[in-house]
Amino acid sequence: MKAIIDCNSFYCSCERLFRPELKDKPVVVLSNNDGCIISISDEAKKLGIKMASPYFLSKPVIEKHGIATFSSNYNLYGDLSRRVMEVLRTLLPVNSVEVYSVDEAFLNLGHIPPDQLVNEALRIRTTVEQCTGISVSVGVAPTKTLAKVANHIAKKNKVETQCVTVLDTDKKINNALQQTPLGDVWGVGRRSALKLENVGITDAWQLKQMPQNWARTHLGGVVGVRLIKELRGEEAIEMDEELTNKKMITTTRMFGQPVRQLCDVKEAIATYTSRAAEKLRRQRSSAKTIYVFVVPKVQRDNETFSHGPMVGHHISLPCATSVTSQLIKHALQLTERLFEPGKEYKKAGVILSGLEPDETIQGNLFGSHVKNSQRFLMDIVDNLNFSMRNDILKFASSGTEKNWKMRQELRSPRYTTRWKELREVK
DNA sequence: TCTGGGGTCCTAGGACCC
DNA sequence: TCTGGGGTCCTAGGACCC
Repeated sequence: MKAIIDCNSFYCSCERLFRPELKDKPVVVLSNNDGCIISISDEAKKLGIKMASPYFLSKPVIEKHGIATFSSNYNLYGDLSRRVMEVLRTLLPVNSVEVYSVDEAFLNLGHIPPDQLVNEALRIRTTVEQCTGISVSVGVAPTKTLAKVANHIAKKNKVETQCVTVLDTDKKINNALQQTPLGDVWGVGRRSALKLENVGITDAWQLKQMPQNWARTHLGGVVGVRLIKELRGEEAIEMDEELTNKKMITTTRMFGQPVRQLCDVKEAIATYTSRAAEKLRRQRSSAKTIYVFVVPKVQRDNETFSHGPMVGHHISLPCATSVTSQLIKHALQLTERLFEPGKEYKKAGVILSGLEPDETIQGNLFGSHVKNSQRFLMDIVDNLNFSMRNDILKFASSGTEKNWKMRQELRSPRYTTRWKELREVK
């Protein structure tokens, strides 16, 4: 059996941890740039706040009810996420925990006798809560996809389920699938849901009855087949326990306000490139391809929002590197090619791909024989930035003014990762 | 005025190889 | 005049996830 463990309103729970007076009070957390609402406590949900909705649309409701509102504080959430995962690892055999996202992990419960699954799930839930202060929900079922369904049900009825749902018989599984709308199935997005509704399928149980060949032609090929198998209880998505390195690394942000000057865009790109290069070195890899993109401001009608057309260029480096200065040099050349005077830009970003582990970088016959020669220097920069504070050392091209920087007006202190911002107890 | 950021996997099609 | 068959690798774009 597999389990998925999912933190309840994770970002809101993190904020509440250091603001106990907000327990049982409505709380929301905003995306970068204070643009969207990306975490909602149950109390705020009851007041009608919708997930991923724009902040400015909900502002009247937020003010009316005095909903506590925070900008996102990723230093805090990242640290608490790490703690939750560590507790899980202590509770389970080696290699039974697959960290799936910042607030979710799949667990392999193959070692638990069937009649003890409920107790084990409850034990995991309470231990995580005791050790970290973060409340979680647990869904248990024969496959990952069914475990996700179970988790949904646990979350929907927190009181009756005690945040734990185990689907261990066909009857329970079918019952659960019948009350699961298509869009709530893991792997069914808006597009597929629409397609399915057009042929008269509206819930997960009906989807389970579809022939695999139909899924192969109409539901994304092998992806669709896997989905149907998983719903039928056949394991088609396996556990992936080992820590795998990323295959691409992206850093992108909306600007705090639209930007018109080439120099501002270049500063932003240099800053994002530095950040991406740090991530790259942290997993001890180098990148062969660098892609830079910008998003010009678009005229919008009030009905729908769509991300503007992004325009980008990429270059392939003769030899993979993780040295910030080299990556910045190429990124800035790309930026100059992309920038059009007179236009306003809302967003920009850098994508590093073609990643290779540092030990196995392919040399280049015509290039310098010293691979990644400045790596040593970069290690020193990383260490200083890590131990002192972010960006105590940085490249001049990243700028100092940063008038493109994102808004984060409501961020809480980084209680657990900055000495200066430690919680004080009087 | 104000709508996130960072990923993954898959497929089709082109270029190229023997 | 005739122009195969089987394969790999790469990339762009689509769909999806949290």
